[in-house]
Amino acid sequence: MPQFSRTLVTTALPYANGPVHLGHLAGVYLPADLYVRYKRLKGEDVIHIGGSDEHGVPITITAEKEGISPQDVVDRYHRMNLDAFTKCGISFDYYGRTTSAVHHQTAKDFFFEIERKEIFQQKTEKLFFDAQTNRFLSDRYVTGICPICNNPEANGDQCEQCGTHLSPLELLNPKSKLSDATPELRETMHWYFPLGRFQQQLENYVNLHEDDWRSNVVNYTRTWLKQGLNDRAITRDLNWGITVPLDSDEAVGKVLYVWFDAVLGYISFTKEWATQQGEADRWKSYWQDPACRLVHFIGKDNVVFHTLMFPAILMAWNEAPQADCYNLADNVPASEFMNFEGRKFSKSRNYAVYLGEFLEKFPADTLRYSIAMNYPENKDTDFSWQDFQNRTNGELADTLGNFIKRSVDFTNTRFDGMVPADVTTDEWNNLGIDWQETLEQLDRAYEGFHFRDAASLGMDIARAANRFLTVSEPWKLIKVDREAAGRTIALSLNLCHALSIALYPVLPETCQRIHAMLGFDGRIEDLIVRGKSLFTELLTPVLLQGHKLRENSEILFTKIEDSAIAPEFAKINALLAEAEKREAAMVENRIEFKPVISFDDFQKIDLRVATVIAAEPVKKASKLLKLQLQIGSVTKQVLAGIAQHYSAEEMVGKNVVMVANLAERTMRNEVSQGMILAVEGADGKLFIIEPAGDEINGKQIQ
RNA sequence: CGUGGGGUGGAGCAAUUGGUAGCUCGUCGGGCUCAUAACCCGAAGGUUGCAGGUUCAAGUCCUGUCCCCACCA
Repeated sequence: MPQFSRTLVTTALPYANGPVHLGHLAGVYLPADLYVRYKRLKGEDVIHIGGSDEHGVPITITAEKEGISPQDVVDRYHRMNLDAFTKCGISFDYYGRTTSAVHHQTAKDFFFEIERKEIFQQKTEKLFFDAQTNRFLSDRYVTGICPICNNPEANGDQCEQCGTHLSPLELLNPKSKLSDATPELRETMHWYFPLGRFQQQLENYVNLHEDDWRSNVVNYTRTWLKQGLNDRAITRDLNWGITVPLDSDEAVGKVLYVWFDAVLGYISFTKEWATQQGEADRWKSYWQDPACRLVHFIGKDNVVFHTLMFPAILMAWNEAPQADCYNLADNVPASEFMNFEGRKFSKSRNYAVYLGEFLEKFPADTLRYSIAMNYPENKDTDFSWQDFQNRTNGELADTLGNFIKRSVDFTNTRFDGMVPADVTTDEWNNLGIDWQETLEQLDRAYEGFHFRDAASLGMDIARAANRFLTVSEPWKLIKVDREAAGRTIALSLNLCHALSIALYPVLPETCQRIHAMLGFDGRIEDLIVRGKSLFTELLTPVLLQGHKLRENSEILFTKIEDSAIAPEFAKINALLAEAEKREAAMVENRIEFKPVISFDDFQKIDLRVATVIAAEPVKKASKLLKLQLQIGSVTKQVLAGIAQHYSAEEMVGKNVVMVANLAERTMRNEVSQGMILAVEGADGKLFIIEPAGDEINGKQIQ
């Protein structure tokens, strides 16, 4: 295990085509922030780099739909997401955008370098092109009939109904999702990155980390490696993105594919950060000094981009290096997903709670706590309003907030707002809390990315603190032994201080308020000293006798009334009802085949071409026509429920398809000796099957 | 079909390499009154999806089976 002296934390770049929701926060940004804040408080050198992913097709489509430019789209969502993150206390050291000049240059540098080494391959292939919108269509923008199950709405990459993986070329009757037009095949040339070239290196890389990476990360990655790595296109035909930095004609109209572009943003933004710090070269000490630990926080959907593709890009750069080599990620703590009220968050269905929206209603720390306690570390978890209310009221307000307040209030009313005594180390160590052990547990929790543990460790202290205060009963004690009461309250106050440190990564704003309530002026962050851990303050009492608290106490967490979350339930129900309706409509459109029958079964049906020789309405039966059918030399009478669609007169002379061996049945006192075939169109309109041909009367249909 | 992840007291979750099945909430009973009707103590409640197997010992390992969920921007 190498000893790192610095840490570079990156978070997946949110796509600037929509607002981030709680699922993103839970899987990526909050855990990263907890980790980074923890390390900062420990006095370590750590930076958190993130930013907006601002290229790609969907953005251009949004722009077109709204009649604005792609730049307008990304401007909007970049600002919106950065604002939401800031409100949530996600403390980026730098939050960049892939549209920046520095990033474009970085990406081009990488392209150039890999092109120079002749690693890329150029391939020409036929892709669907939508002439109406003038775009080449990526797989998921093509829809058509699934060749396997006939689902009419199969996607170009996969049929949702039968799960088959498809190529767009396999679809029957392909349509562009952008315009409904039938796309044409056109030749186009693209640069490909030969991932397979790095197969062995990548396998070694993963093997090296099989013990310290999460099993889900290793598994996802190995699944890919087992299948063998294919060439991957790194360019696309598009006019929004980073142009291929070559002068040749073939580079015209090509941009770098987002998967190549976006991950390099981590590097670009670190450069921008360094420049902003006034030390333009400092980014190198994070990317190119092996003493720096690189950690990518992502969701599980992003694993292979960070364990295979990005490393492969860096390996390509590092090969026969002319410049300094890049570090590969030391860890990739990919989260599972957080669901919302039992279902997946879904941007397209608008089934989501957006971060900015949430923070307009409830304080950031309540969200941070709830989400930290439900961090999807090993498996998918669930965010529910009920759970959020319970945790906020029962844990944050009742357990934590109330403890702080009762300690401070008691001091203010009985001890003039001053810490009444010094606390000895013995007393501090006899609270039933093993501080040394707590410190180690906190360290294991944060360093191992176990954020639920980290948050509950803090709350455990609050619970122990309540226990201590209730059991020592200073309100009784003060009547007989003021000094003894003072000692217990001094302990309580020091517990408050300990809580403000221990919970700081999870509840930065709240802890700052505790800090202030305890009579400290500055910011907690201002106490940070490089190389010295603030958490060691847990080991000894910090508040000394005579320390003056701020005069007034405050309620740290307002309880969430049922009425405050009731509208959220209403909203969900409305959304679900809407989704259900849509899904019901889908089911209706879906073609459900009857169970398979054998050929022999089919042969049992005697289908004949019959000619209508006479027709008349049936009395008291508005839907029935009585037909006399000629089948060769035989005449049969059939009652057909077509009176509302065909008149008796127009039926005469028609050829129809008849089931000739159907058991007889009597309706309205008339015998029906078979049935004729018809198909029901929209609105229940019937169309008779009319076989056309010469001399086919009486012939069997098969 | 395939691959991956799951099924633990009413709910949500924990259980390092197999070794007394824990926690939070809820329920019930009690205590306290400093505090946000809060806090503290106690109790009830699980044959760990089902069926086999390995073992001195299985939630944990093996086999089979049933059910749930996710699956490439």
